[in-house]
Amino acid sequence: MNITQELPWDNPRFRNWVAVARACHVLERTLATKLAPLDLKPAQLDVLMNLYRHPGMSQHDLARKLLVGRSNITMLLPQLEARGLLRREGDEKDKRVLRLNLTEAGEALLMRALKVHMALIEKAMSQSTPEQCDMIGEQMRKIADVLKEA
Amino acid sequence: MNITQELPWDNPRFRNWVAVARACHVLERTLATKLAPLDLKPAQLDVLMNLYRHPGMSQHDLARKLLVGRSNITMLLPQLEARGLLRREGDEKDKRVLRLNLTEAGEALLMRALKVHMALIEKAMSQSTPEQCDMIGEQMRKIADVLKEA
DNA sequence: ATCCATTCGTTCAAGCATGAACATAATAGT
DNA sequence: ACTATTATGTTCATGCTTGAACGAATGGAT
Repeated sequence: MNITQELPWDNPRFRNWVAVARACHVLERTLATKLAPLDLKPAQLDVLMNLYRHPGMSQHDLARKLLVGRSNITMLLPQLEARGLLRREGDEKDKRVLRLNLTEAGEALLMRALKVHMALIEKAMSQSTPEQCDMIGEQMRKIADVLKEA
Repeated sequence: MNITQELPWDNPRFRNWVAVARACHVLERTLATKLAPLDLKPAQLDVLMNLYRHPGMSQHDLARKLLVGRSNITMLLPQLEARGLLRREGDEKDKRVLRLNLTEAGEALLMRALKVHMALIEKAMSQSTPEQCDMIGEQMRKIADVLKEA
């Protein structure tokens, strides 16, 4: 081991990952402000998106998809349910689980929010060629996989 | 405009960005747990890193670097100062600003935390070739730039 | 049948981040 | 010099997220 350990800032992998994290952070913040007129937070949009794609999901499944704790979902859903954006219905077979479904209003709001989200992502990713874009996605999926095992 | 508007999930840019966001999220959470033995949060590590690279920074500059509000810095620093990891000293010329510097202890803890951080990033980014890695960093810097203007 | 472990959802306290409102200091305009 | 504007940092209330502890329901082992 060297006396003067290599500083991370000289390491391309470090510098490049920092760029990834910053880009994520900036896009998240930007999305939050652009979503404000719809009275939606990014986390809430994530909920609506997942319920649209996976109707009848349980809260536990949703938490795992979103990479958050179960209690987070418990705190998050009542607001959306009170706004009439989704329904929570007890499962017949397993009385522990609550099945989640979007309402019409939820779907409608989701579609409006998706336009905002898509526009932002288009703006960001249109800087890359389709090949670069796909490569980035591929590498990122690998990263998520290898880290989930850690 | 089409009757059935294109769903984002069919759009490569959307899918690939989602992968980026997920990878970021997973790495952040993993870093948090790996940093727990040092009693450091990722946000606190970001502070130490920036002070190491830019000694004498003001709180405002630090907030801008970290992409957070100034009040966040105000809430964050006293803990680190109380632990003797950094000093806050009033500027002679401009009595509004506080100059921030790491202490010896702060630097020592930073070096230990950087080993953890680097190991994690190595694990993640070593899945990509150096060329892919650089390309990813380049694209992400472009994204951060174009979004900051929005 | 009866435990035992597991799973699902909830509650609660704690820690973070945010934005608005504020106080103080510096700067520019006149 | 005097005022108005801007810049820096703080305070405070609010909301989000987490993790631990809990209750209820399920499933499996004997």
